[in-house]
Parts: sequence; structure tokens; C-alpha cells
Amino acid sequence: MPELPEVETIKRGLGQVLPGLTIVDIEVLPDPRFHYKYDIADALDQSIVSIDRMAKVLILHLKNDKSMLFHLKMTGQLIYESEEDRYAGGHPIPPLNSPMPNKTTHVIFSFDNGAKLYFNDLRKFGWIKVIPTAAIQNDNLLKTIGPEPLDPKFTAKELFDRLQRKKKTPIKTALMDQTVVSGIGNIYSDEALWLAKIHPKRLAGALSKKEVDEIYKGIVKSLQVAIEHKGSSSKSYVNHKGEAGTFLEYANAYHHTGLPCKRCGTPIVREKINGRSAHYCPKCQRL
DNA sequence: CACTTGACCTGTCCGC
DNA sequence: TGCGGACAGGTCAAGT
Repeated sequence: MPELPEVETIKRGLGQVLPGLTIVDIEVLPDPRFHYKYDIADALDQSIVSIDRMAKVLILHLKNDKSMLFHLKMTGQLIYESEEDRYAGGHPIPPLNSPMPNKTTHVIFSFDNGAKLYFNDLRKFGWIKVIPTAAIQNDNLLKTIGPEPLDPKFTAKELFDRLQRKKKTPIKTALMDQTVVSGIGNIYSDEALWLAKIHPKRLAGALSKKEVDEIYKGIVKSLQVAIEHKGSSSKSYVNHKGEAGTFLEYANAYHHTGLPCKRCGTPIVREKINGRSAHYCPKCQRL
């Protein structure tokens, strides 16, 4: 599910409510086949110090110098419900439109203020784990990630240099490669390339500095606008209150198959590239 | 080594 | 209305 803007939206939302709370109960709902994905007993009785995000991973720093890492993959949700909300019956959460807990709920955290945090995941690709905070940089995914695209220190030149080693990879695939730059997935790679007027199949290592400069600007712009609109809700993504994000109303390419390009009117096409759907304008984004 | 493909899951949607 | 197939925000291991 979520890419950088969606995880960032959840991080900001939970940052308003979780720090200072103590986890007084952790309930892992029975699903023996996937129980191993939730190695989280060390979080019990711990208070939450602060919240971070690295790439698409959400991180809760705990009082005991450990951290709880969440990866939501395609359909993960993290929903905070105050005691009052629960007393009022909770709010229906897509995709099942039923209150928490529902059949996609795998873990329920209870806090000392009576609130609960539900981890839902329809497709069960997501994971949660508690590891020493000092070991975060050894995590298999996080140890290899590229720079944060919205970090002021990240530049078009660095993106160009990093793309040079991707000689035979389509630029769309390279942008989604977390070791090149972190946090970009299928939606925002399409959006960035539409803004940059670059065909998704152009080879990453063969792009000019000028073209990469446009892609850099497209990445920053699309991610910033997406965060302003609280992310993209295609199917199951919701924020920590169970609310959808509205960025897709402002998208130019993703999920726009057959609709006129907002620049030239040519219908947007969809094409599989390395197993993922790419959406682009065949006229503005020439091969 | 660089690169691509399928696997992991469940639900929804579309065409016949 | 039912049925089969394609498709869905992401990583991984295994293959070429």
C-alpha cells in the first residue's frame, strides 16, 4: 500500500497521540501461519518516546532502547481509536467497512489512556518487529536504502550519480528501487515521470543530466503535494483515524488509463513494466 | 554481478 | 447470477 506520503501521513498523525503513552496489552489474533511476523513481546509495558519513518517503514521508539518497526506493504493499516470513539461504536474502516477489530485485524495494542491501536492487513504481506534501536541500521531493508527524497541534502546530482549504475533498468523500475532512492513506489514513480515528461521505459543510466533534473523536480513535487493531501487512497489506505487521503484527485497519470492527458489531451496508457503497471502519456513521454 | 520473474495473500472488478 | 482471470500501494528469493 503505502509509499512515502502515506507512511509520513500516518507518522504525523500518530505523532500527535502516541508519545508518552504506555502499551499495557498486546493481543496477536490467532493466525498461526503468520504469527512469526509479529515478534513484538518486548514492546509490552513500554512507553512510546517518539515516532520516525525511514523509507516506507514506520518506527516507534520505546523507553527500553528498543524500537518497534512496522511495514505496511500493500494493504497494512494502523488505526488509533480513543476510548470515546470506541464507546461511540468506532468508525467503519475500508476495505471491509466495518469497525475495529474486523477480519483483517492481526494485532491490537492497548494503552494506559484506554486507547487502542489496530494493525490490519488484508493481504498479510506486512510485518512488525521489535529490535534494539541501535540495530535499526542492520535491518535487511533499511541498511541498503538510498537517500530520503525530501531531505534538503538530496540533490538532482546525487540522483543522477545513483542512476548511472542502472545501465539496463527502465527509469520507472529504478525509481522504485529502494537502494537508489527511498520511499517511492508505483504511484509516485508514475507521477514524477509524467511531470518530467520522461517515458517510464527509458534506461535509467542513459538519461541526460537535464532529464534527471526534471525527474528530481517531479519526485519532490509529487511527494510534497501528496503529503499535503494526506496520501493516495486507491483501495485500502487510510490514515491513523481511518480516513482516506485525497491525492488521487490531483494525480495526472496513476489510475488515469484512457483519460485525456492534462497537458495534451492524448489518452493515458497503461503498460506492464517489470511486472508493475506504468501509466503515462504516449505523446508527452516519448521513448 | 545486473537484471527479471514469480511468490507471498485476499478481495474486487470486469467480461462472458 | 456465476465463473475465471486480471489486478491491487511492496519486498524477496530464485532464476536467467
